[in-house]
Amino acid sequence: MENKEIARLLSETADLMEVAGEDAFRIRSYRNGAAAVASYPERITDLLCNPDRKVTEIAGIGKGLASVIAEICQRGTFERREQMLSKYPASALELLKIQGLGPKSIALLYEHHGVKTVDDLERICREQKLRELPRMGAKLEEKVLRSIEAYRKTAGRFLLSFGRRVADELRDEFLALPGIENVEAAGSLRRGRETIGDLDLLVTGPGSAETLNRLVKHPKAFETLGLGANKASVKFGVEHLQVDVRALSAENFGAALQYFTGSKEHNVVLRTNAIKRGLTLNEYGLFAIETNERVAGGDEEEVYRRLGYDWIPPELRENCGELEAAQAHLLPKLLELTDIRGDLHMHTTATDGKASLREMADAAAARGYQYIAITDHSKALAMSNGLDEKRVVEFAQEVRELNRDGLPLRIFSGLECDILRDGAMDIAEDALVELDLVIGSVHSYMNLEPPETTDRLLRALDSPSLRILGHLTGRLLLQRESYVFDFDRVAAKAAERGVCLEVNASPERLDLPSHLVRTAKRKGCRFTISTDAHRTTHLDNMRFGVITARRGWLEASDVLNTKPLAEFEAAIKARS
DNA sequence: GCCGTTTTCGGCCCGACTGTTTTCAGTCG
Repeated sequence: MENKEIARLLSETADLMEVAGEDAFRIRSYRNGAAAVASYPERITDLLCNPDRKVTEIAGIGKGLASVIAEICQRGTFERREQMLSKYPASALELLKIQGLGPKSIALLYEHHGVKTVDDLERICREQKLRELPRMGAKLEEKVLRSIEAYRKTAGRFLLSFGRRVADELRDEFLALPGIENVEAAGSLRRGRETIGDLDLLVTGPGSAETLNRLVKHPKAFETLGLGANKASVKFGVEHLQVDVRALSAENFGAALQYFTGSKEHNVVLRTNAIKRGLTLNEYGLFAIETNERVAGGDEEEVYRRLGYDWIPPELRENCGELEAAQAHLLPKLLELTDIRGDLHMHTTATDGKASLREMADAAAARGYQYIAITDHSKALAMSNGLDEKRVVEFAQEVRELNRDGLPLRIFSGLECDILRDGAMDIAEDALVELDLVIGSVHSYMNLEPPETTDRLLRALDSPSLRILGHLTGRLLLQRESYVFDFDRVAAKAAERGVCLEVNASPERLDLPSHLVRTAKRKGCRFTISTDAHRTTHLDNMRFGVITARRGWLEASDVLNTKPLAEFEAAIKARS
């Protein structure tokens, strides 16, 4: 039983308890417990087997949840969960995802009309039976029907890169209006999560109220969800991204930015600590509880300082140790985009890229890089016209000659070499040694049994020429899950062999995921951050890779392609 | 259900908006 699975059972039960109208604080404890279990670095099942340890060591797990967890590990479920499932069907969990309906309404709908599924809900709305229930009406029926449609369309998540584009577009439009001082995106976009659910824009300045009208009248705003004095909310673009704009006074800006950046878990801890200091924190500022005197709010840094914390970079605000580190002045000095001195993963027209080697080199030089590695595909990826041994050797020779040619930057000859099903490299070792830099990537057989995938990756790490493992989990955001393997073992061996793990900056990959970046760093791994560019404009995706690395707590010294040319070259030539 | 250098009982984060009411519950973020 994996920690994640235990956490899922706890959190689903919490949802059902909410529908059942149980005590809100008990529900919160279940949710806290689920989060604690999910983020716990060791396997809970191992903990249970060890007579010297107790599950109650974990903060947020007391006697009650400890016995629940023991029961889960023993028989895969637990009594209260079964109780809940006898009252409400598991499909009610899906109904909670429909906007406009909360646990109370779902319970009511189930009791009066037997609504169990999203399909049931849709039927009840179409038959205009929802409006018969207390405090519900025709408008809610319409809203729920729209929510169902939206839910089915996308399940409500968008790539970080898409959110960034919309945020930048609206920011530029708002800043062009008179009396606008500041436009800032908050929420999961500011934290740099790999996908976002909505977009929160904060606006200050005497003209800020006008931005609300502009938003609801925006040609791309096809539906207004709300318009008040301080907040407007629309579905934006054909993609139906929910955009919330909040008009604020400048004196609240820091507090609001802090508040709406989240995460929720981070803010809960912050507010709890505020109370311990006799202070209360909301989106308007930090106030003394007794006197109601305002002690901070205009500036985010000041809010943190008054609460006893160093300012915390938004990417770290997930309540995963950053608050404790900020109190102890031990936050890492996170990597910056400007630290990156080269891009080490890109394709050209030699395989499936859209630009020539020369065009990619010029585009990289224009971005201020000192060096790049060209890493086209190997022959196993036949549809991309991957390189065989002969072409690999020729390519290495070509790059050696080019570098004598007075190029605008140094080019390293590389290859994104397929890791075959059995873990062997797609290209023979005597050809690989001609290259400066070999990335090993999996592009096939992604549904093997986990132990087989683990062995495959471990064997690949034995290849003497391998320098980097590319997009290691294979996930495609909103499309395909990671393949399953023993990440800890692979990361440990990569660290031992001196093979870097790639943070692939392509917005639909962002692979390694940030939580695994952090795990791997703890195991002693080093990293590269690269765009996997297939055309020159893709080089600009580096920012998303850097954000992902920052969310994994990386500093410049953890990342190989922050090194100046000479140092970098020495590092990739050193064979372990 | 968890937690505790004020507490083993009594707290537990907070405000805006909506739709339905005629003073507010539910939902959302």
